[in-house]
Amino acid sequence: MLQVSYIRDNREQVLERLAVKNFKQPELVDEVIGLDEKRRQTQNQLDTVSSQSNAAAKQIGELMRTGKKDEAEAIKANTGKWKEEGKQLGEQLAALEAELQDKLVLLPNLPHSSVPKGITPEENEVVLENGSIPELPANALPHWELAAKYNLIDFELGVKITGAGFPVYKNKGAKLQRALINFFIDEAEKAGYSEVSVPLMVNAASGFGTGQLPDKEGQMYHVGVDDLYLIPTAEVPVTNLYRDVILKGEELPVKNCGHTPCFRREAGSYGAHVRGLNRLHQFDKVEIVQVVHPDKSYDVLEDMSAHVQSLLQKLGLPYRVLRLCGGDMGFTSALTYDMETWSAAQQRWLEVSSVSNFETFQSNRLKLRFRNAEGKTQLAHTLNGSALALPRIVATLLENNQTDKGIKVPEALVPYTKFEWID
RNA sequence: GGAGAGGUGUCUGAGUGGUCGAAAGAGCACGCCUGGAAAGUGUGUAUACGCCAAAAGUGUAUCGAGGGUUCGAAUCCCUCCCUCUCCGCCA
Repeated sequence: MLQVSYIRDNREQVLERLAVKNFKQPELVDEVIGLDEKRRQTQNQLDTVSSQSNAAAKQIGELMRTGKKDEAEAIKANTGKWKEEGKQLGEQLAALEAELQDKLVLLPNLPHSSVPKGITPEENEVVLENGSIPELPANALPHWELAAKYNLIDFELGVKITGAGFPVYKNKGAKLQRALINFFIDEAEKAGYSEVSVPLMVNAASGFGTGQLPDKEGQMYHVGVDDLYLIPTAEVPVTNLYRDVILKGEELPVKNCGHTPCFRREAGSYGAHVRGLNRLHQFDKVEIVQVVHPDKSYDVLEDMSAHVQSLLQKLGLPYRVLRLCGGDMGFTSALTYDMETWSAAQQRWLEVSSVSNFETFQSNRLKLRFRNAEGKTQLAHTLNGSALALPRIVATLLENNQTDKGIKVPEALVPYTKFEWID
């Protein structure tokens, strides 16, 4: 959520930035400014009335105590008017605040100055490519066939017990999951992130804090009886650990990592591109989250990007880094890098990580602040990234490393899998 | 799920209608004291929104949340949420 005071003071810039994100309702900006103006006026009036009636109440108390009942009664006569006025103004103020809030949550985060204009994923900017694209023999198989061939993943069994998009991992397929999770967590800890293990369901306040609600309501599984949401990413519970928190300056940066399953309804996604592990309703992911000083957040974003890349390098996967264009960016992000690995059998890039700086967009909702050098509270910047999401990593590992003898496990992973070949 | 107790500031905890944004203690910050520290001692120590160019200052709101009674609510009433204890169930 953008800060009203910022919008008020930087109207032109806000409009210009929103245009980069291809935002369709620029008129909201002026509506917000107008509502805020009214809101402030109304509060001013209400404060004045409250001030008067507070003073009167105090006076009455004083008079009562000193036994001047008549004078007290005389003042009482005025209070009815203030009370009525105060009530009306209070209702107006509440209505204005609600309306302002409703408009405010519709405004996406402002993109950073380095974000390229554009609408479609084709307009994302390729920042770099790394690693060599493997040449596979003509009889190379896509991962879903490899998974069946080596008895690693049973998609049909998942359909039976739950539904499409909930695969059952078996044998070395299951062990590969655990190995990757442990590898990713260990690497994150080496990079200074401390591990947290968090609830997989969150309340609505948490969903709002990180921006999933009200925007992406339909993408989350909702447990109606208890009004809880299954997390779409560890970002939600981990970042919300710091909701309503004022950190001391020296507590920054906060660096957390955590593994969780992620649940996504992915309503409306069907077709060839979602075969196998390409798009699931439940998958495992290790997430890295940082809460940092605003001056540092863009350096930290580069660090996080580098960390994710180091994982891909250690796994020997060819990858590229994209700087997302305005139109392809998420609602809450100011700058996002996507990491994609090359799926050799499918002959296409698969997104395996997304690293974003949210600046104060989340912290404003979360009320996540720190005490700055002047001792004042200030909104912190939040960032997060996948490091990494498992399914597409598994897909590319299986596809790219397939040989006549079986699938070669990357060296860095062998200490975790305790086997070198899937055969 | 049943019964009971309770939600006050960073923490402990007092406060049952006005002098309460809130005692006291602890913690923390700064100062004095000290060769240095401890002890002692003094001062300060919530957040948000508004007014003000801004600092200073000042107004308003906030004692789990929302509503009500009242000139006036942390305190009385109603609804909801949450926590704890005991019992039941249980990985």
